Amino acid sequence: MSRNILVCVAWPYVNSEPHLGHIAGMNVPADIFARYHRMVGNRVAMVSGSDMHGTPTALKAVDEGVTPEDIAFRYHEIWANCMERMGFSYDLYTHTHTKIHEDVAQDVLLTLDKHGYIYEDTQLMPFSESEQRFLSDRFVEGTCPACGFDGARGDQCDDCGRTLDPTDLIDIRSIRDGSTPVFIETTHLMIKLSAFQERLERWVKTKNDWRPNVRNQTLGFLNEGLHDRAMTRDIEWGVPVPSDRFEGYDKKRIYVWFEAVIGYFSATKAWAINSDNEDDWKEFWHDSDAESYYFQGKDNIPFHTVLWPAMLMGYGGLNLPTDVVANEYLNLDGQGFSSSRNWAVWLPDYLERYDVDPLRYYLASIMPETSDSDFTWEGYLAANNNVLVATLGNFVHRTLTITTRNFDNQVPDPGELGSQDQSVIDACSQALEDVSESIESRRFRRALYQAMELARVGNRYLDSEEPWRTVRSDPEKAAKTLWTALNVISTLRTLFYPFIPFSCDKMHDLLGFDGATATDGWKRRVVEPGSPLPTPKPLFRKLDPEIVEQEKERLLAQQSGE
RNA sequence: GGCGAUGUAGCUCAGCAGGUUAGAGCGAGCGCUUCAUAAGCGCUAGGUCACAAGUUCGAGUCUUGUCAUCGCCA
Repeated sequence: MSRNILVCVAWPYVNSEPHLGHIAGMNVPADIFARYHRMVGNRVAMVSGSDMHGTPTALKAVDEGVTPEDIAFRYHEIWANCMERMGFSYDLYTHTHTKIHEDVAQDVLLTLDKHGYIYEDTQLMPFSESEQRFLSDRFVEGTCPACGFDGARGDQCDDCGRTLDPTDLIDIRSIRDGSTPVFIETTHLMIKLSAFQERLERWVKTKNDWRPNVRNQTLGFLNEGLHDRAMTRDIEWGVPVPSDRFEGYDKKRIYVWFEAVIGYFSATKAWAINSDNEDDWKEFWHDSDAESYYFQGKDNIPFHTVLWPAMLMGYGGLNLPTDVVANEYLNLDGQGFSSSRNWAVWLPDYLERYDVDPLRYYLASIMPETSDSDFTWEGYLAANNNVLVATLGNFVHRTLTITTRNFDNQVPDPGELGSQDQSVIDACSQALEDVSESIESRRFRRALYQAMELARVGNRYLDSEEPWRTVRSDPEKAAKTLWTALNVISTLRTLFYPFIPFSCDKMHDLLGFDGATATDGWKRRVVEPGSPLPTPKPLFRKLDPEIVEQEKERLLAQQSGE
């Protein structure tokens, strides 16, 4: 029975190029999950795109003296290009500065309003007279009323950790030009989150398969009680508030926290319009047994487990998240990635010099599923040379080399299998089950390990059967061994496809298969005796250990401004 | 300050309905093999399971407290 699986990936702010920290916990697992489900035969829509209206984007534009559009589109192009080159199999990778997104976001707002969940309220906000604009919390600083620290920001004092409101600050000033802002009363639309408290609690309590930190953090968040929240703000970059319903909002925009998550919905609609049937999105959002998975960073959990579900409940008739798969962070050599300090391995840079699959493999193997993890070039080198090349690549290559040289570039005919051979074939079936179960339960590191285990089984099998010897002493036995080993390759090709698709396409070709791995199903495709085999080529490149030092120097150089 | 997650061999992690000598992969040492990108296979060494107290006949595995890291909230 085919399932409908919606794969939602976090929407990145487009104020910098993508780096490894951005993709390790979100795009990588989402793509593994999506590819697996397509192979199984489920209907998948994987969507995301750039969050164009984030504050960081608008600020960078101010800094550079260009328009927010300039910044947003510049980086969106880079992101979209990197997503494609990484093989992230989006059904649609779009952005939030589109007509359809605007329409859908406004429709969500209007529908929530129609259902009685929107009201107006006023608040005092600091306003810069010199810049003629409102200053958000982070753009004012002053003296903390609690500890007297002079560099406290509008939302928090970095010295004593106390949370602040801009009106609390003594000697408040703009962080941008030092001028003293005035407080002006401003009106905003509020969403009545408090109305969803009980429904959300009941819903979350049914989610026993969520990761502990996702579930517990959500319950904790709900436990504190939901507060209504402003969903418009004083800024001119963003989705406009529908003017035929709300007056006086022409200088205001829908708050990005509210609008960006709607991207999951608008992107699915946009994808459907581009596909054969423009109603296809309904299978994912209306069918009651459709599933939806949201791949996020740990900082984003309540937005996806509370705020977005509340919006969906208020809208009515749309599916709530099946799971919010939140990962922790990836660090770089012990320190957090930092765009501003230029402490990052940038994706466009990486892609100029290295292959995609080793990165996909390494990132999946250290995926920050339960705690922050660390990218190091030593680790990258080891994963490539000692595992991908030595264990997987070597197994494939040695099998194909012996076979093609001794059996006239054809798949040998095994006849009746021996018990050793049969147990290896059984191990293939077992691996398919194990990896499947792990991916289904969103345990990706474990799935990857289980897949690699089959390559180890294959290597041990070859060592014990010694086909390079029996090919002379007992060719019939060698034929059984090698046919079996070829079937292991066929299985590895399937098992690894969600993780390292480019290499699996190579395995597919090396086995002389027609068609494509992606459409062969989640099963061992039997290797047919007598079918031709091309000349084998190594799957992976062994890397020179010197790259470790080179890359470290490169990082330091880039940090000090090249 | 409150909440949550994490803290197990050099590295990445399993183990946690409490029960014999705490496991795997990589790395290290030794040996075997030579089909293979000197890859593979086997063996060995390596751990006060963050720390302290408690429950129990018995605790990485439960309770409490402390510390550290990261995130969230106030």
